[in-house]
Amino acid sequence: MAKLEDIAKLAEVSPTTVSRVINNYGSLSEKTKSKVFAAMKELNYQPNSLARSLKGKSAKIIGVIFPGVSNPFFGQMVETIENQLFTKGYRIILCNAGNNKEKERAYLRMLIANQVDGIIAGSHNLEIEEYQQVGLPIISFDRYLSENIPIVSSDNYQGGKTAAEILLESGSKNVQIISGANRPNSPTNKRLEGFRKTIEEHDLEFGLTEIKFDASPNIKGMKIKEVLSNNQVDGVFCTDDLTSLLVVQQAKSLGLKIPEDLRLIGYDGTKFIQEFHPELATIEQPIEDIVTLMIDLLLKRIKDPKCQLKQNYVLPVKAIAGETSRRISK
Amino acid sequence: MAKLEDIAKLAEVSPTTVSRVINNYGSLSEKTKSKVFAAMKELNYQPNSLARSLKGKSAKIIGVIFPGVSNPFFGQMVETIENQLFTKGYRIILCNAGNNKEKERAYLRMLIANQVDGIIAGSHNLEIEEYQQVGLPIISFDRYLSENIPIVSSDNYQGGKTAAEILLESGSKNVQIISGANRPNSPTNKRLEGFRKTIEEHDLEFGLTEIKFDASPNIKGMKIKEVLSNNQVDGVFCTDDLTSLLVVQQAKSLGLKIPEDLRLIGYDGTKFIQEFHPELATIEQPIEDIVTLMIDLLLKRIKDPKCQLKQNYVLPVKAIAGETSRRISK
DNA sequence: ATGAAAGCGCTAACAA
DNA sequence: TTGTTAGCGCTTTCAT
Repeated sequence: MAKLEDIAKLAEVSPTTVSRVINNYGSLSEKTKSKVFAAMKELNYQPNSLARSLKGKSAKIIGVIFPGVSNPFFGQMVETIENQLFTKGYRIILCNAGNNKEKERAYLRMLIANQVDGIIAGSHNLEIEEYQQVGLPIISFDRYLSENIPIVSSDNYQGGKTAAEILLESGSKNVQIISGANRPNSPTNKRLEGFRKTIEEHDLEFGLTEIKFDASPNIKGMKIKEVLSNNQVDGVFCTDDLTSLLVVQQAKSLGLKIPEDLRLIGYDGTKFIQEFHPELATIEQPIEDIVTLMIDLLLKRIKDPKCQLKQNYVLPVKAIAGETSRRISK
Repeated sequence: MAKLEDIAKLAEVSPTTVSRVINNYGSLSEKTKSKVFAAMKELNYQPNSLARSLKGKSAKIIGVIFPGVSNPFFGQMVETIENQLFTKGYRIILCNAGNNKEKERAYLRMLIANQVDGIIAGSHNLEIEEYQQVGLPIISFDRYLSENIPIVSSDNYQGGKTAAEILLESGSKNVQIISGANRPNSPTNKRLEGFRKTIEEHDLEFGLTEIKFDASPNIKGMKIKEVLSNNQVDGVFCTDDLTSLLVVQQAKSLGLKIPEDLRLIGYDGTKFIQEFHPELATIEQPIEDIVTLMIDLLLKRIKDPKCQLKQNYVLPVKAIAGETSRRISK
């Protein structure tokens, strides 16, 4: 692998000069420039970014921590992050933390050791004290991590309200919310609160079923079946679209017709769901905007580590109509 | 950020000694070790991996190039890669090449500059001459990239055969294959060949519909509708499961019942599809094994860059039964 | 068992 | 406009 010094020799200039043309810095004569460029071409030269970073230049790498990209929601989010960051000259180290605290900790340490410029985290392992003392710019998606780490999220509260309104509007009287287990401090609890508020305003009640986020789809399916068969449920709000898919499955196996017998609305509204399951009503999170904002905030912090940022940034959601929440005339 | 020298001062030893305890190298007294460890704890020390790599140590980073992780298949594959690599002490830089040659080229250059230890590539942009001259270990998933780059893939030929057999077995006479556009040199063409072989052995014919891989789902849906409505199709093999989902959609909108009027089988068999769409018959690629093999080969090449590897490694597929290919009694 | 010193490939004062 | 030189933080001979 050719190094800067080789170029210098071939072009018959000093290493400094080569460095200058690479970084387009200081004043160079055209002649020198072309000589150096020629040499670079000839040796197929690539500057060693490790050495540059060691000299204080940033490595232009962002650590991205999410539960896992096999989930279409996080897949789309990570893909969006990668795309936007690429155009700004950054690359990403992908960390699938799963539900594994140890792994997340290990990654955090590693990211520090690798001198990444910043971190975007949307993992589900809370209570990682390490986040407090990472001396690095961090932005979080939809999770509380630590005092001074800004959280960007969709308007969970409004999303919950809207979901409830749509179910009521569709003619449901006996509604149920199926959500991941309640996590203290997590903004996603607001989905539940918004939902509750609206239902109560209508003097109705609702059932709450919590299913651990990391339960297998089979387990989830079983619990859903229980809920659907034991109660007179005629409307369900799932706090994510994949769970909606399971509800559709179970409803079918129980002979419940959607939307005739049961109305259903989910949350997330990924491109995947909208394209491959347009029948599903859902609350769409503005992924593109969320990512844009997170990156914007992160780059601000990178430029100026002590710049003041708010703790919470909330972006509006959008209701996506779908056959599963169609109003039923009685 | 504390550095090695700070530890040395605090522990009252030389930088060399600290380095030795970090790398567990040479002979150290217990006393010295514990002093150094204590100092490391106290200063919350993380060795700077940039500096280490610069000194010849590998950075333990692998570049991973795929079309995009928002597709559940690539999502699962990338997640699996990340998981397995993590346990071996490697991290990944994620590159979503999309269908953008320029981006893929840029990433390739970047990965070289970043001194990654190797690359796993499964992108769809062929004819990237650059792959030939990357002086780095590379393993490819299911794509021909260059002469000496090993390709790992599922048994596409057998997969195509099995799909055809299942459709025939299910009672279909007028079958159709819906696939991404034919790419020269791509092993996935074998799916088509295997399918053709079996159909012809039964003295039947089949229709072929090619839809560009990167077409939007709406466009794809439109073409599928055409196919389903113009011909007397009663059996469809989609070379990926997402396209199957679209066929289900269109069949429904045309009033075609599956499997009564139309049998359907897909390809890929991700966990996502198996869990959330168990009704879909499909040919499952052994993602876990594919990844294990790719990583195994890659690490071999990393250890010994001139070790000889075969050009092709083919792993067996598995037919996943599903309601959509159920045999219909006439 | 420990330390001194050189150097990985690059950048950035400071000189000329 | 160009070159000399001193490190960035770490590893690793070679001494002691």
